[in-house]
Amino acid sequence: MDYFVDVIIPIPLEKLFTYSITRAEASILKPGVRVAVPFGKSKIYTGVIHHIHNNKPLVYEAKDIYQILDQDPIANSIQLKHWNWISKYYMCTLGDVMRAALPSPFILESETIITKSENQNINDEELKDDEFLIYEALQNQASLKINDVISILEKKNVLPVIQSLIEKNIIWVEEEIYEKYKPKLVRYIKLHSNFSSDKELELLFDSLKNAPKQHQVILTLFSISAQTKKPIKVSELIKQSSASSSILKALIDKGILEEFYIKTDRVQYSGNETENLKTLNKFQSKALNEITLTFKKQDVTLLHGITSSGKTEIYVKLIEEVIKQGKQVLYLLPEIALTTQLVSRLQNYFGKKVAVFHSKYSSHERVEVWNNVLHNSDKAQIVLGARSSIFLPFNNLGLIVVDEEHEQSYKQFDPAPRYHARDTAIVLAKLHEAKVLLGSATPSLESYYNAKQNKYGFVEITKRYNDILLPEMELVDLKEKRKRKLLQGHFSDRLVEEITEALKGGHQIILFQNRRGFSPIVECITCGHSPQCPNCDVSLTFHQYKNQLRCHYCGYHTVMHQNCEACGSVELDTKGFGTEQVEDEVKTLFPDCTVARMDLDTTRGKYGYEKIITAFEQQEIDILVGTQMLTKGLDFNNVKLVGVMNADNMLNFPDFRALERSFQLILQVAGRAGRLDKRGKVLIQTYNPYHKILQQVSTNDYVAMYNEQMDERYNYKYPPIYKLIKITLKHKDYNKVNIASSWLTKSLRQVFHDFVLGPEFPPVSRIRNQYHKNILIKIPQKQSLKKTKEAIIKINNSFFSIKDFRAVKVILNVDNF
DNA sequence: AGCACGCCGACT
DNA sequence: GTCGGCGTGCTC
Repeated sequence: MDYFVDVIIPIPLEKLFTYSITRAEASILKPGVRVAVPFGKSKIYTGVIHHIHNNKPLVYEAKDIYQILDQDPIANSIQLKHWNWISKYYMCTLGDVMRAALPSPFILESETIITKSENQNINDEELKDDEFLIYEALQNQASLKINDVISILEKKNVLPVIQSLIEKNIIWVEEEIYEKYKPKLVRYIKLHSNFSSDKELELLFDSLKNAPKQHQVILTLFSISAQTKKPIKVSELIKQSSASSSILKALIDKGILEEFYIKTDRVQYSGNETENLKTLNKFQSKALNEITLTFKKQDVTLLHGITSSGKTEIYVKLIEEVIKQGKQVLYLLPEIALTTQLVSRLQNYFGKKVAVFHSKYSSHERVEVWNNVLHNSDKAQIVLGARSSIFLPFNNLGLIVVDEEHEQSYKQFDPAPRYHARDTAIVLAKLHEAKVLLGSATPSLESYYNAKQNKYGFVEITKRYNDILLPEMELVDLKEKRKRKLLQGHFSDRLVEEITEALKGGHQIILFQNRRGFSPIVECITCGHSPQCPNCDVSLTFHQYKNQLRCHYCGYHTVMHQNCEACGSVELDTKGFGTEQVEDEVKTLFPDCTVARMDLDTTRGKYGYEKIITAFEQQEIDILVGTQMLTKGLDFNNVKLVGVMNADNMLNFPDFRALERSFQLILQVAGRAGRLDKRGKVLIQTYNPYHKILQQVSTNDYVAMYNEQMDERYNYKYPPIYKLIKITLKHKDYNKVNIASSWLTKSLRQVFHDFVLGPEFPPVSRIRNQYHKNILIKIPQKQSLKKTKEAIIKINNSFFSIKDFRAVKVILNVDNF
């Protein structure tokens, strides 16, 4: 009997690929094991085994696998099922899911290595110039890579040259596979075993009489090992003995010291569990009891607890229970909230059991977390992670906590798989028969709706921890202030007053400026021209700190010009206002206080974010100006005042969720105020103080907001009442996008009729030199999602069978909100 | 997605 | 004449 494996390859192709294996291989291979397989003419890819079978492919000859990369599966059967669900639900290929799920070092790639051939009876004159250059290079170095050849020959198309050299039997090529992951090895040092007796030691010290430095090193080594039983790191010895590495090397060369390596985890927590679990107040315990109760009947429960009601303590109690049963816990957080604050809080409770999975970690660090989870290691009983941690190889999951459940950053937009971590986590939990707790102070409408429909359990906390009062909200009418000339830049007299007072009281202030749609652009006062991105249809935004103009879509940047490009005028005006402007104005209005700014620009780098947070916590900063980032689960004790610079740009955002988001956003920032004993104050500046959402915000009335928004969603056919699938077409040719998208819309209308919207150009219709056009499909609740997707795929296939459309990229985005 | 093959214009 | 452009088709 013949044996075959069907393999998932990390490329966006629908199919699995079948390879032939031997009987012996069939007996050791399992689904989830990685294999290296030849693919196409020369490439070798990493594939994950989907299943093993005996069905010989009929129309082609299956190739053999190239190499087996794992002894044991790196992904378990639950994961493979989970991947399958993701690929079906979010309409992408298994390969896409695999690429997103596995840490990149697991996905090996091959590289062509060129070496010179054995028999070198070469006649130089037979060689062309290019060929000779390669031949010559190989006399000096053992091997070349394709990229080396490209740089030697200074041209791109080098394959014909290589081909011809192979034919002339001068070179030899092979594919080399790199195992990208290397465990981190730490160099340790010990005394050579030759010197274990006192007598030998005496002789040793005698021999070092004339080498005082080396003598000193040995003494230090002794004193360190007297203090600790642990192995001694080379770095530690060097530091403590203040010796140079060459002295150490001399000792090693003499055979007095011996070096050895130990594999270490890059991600380490070196503290101990210090803090005991806080006792819950009566509201928290009541909520905890209710959650436990709902978990008896339901798999998912929504916890609606207003800001500072102490949701984290409840999570901790639940986690503790699950850990006791020996099960794993996943604690999901929006990327940005994964700060040291929360991490250290959990580590204080659970010590080394907490692992963190974060996009700012290097891929090697991720591999370590992956392996710890896979082997159910003690070090990863609790995983604290951003959305991608739903891909970790849990084998015994008991609970998933989705904190800040309403956060839109749980949805991945690009590239595929365009999954929503909250929803995907619920499916994962189902596969593990685990429970899910969704937590938020401002739940998303869809989760609240699901709770109302009894799909989820529902638990509420309406009191803040320690009975702190909710901050006092005040709406400031900018229109009126402007009329009465009470505006200084973007600051109303009220805001200035409150800031002054807070500063006087030694308190801190947060100023919130939503950046979306309000980036500063440059405009010429004379001709009205404003610099545009050459690749995208947007104005460039002005970045003062680098004196640069930048495109937020493609990253294009240039220096800010002194003169208008169009008319040469020097009168340029910067319009719009972002955090930078606010920061500048604060500096002029309050020259004596320290200001810091927190936005994408100032938080780049691994610790950029944390530095600002810590400085603010330490009260080195009086006023912090920032964007959405400020809203995410940060607790500052000394903040008295929160100012929302301009609420209108959020409210007016052209999106069906704009109002829901504004409500969530403003309440979240407001929650930063007055977390300790003093009552905080929130000032919201707006041109529409009578806007219903702002009224609902200022009375903290979630239910009113929910009811009103749900009416809108119902009337205008939006989620959670209807499901949405967005189709985006991209191509560099404007006309092609137009023709292709109207063809596609027409075909979709034949099936879905009025539930197809568009095609429409998005607000920025050209990005990276590609024109975009969107089609939206609304799916009523009674319509089968599965059938709908099948129909879309079918239409999509006929779309691609038209050769004119084949170059158009089509992106399917399920639940694009 | 890559990558090869193949057919066309613009350079040595 | 070659080099490199991109349209087309295929990958077990």
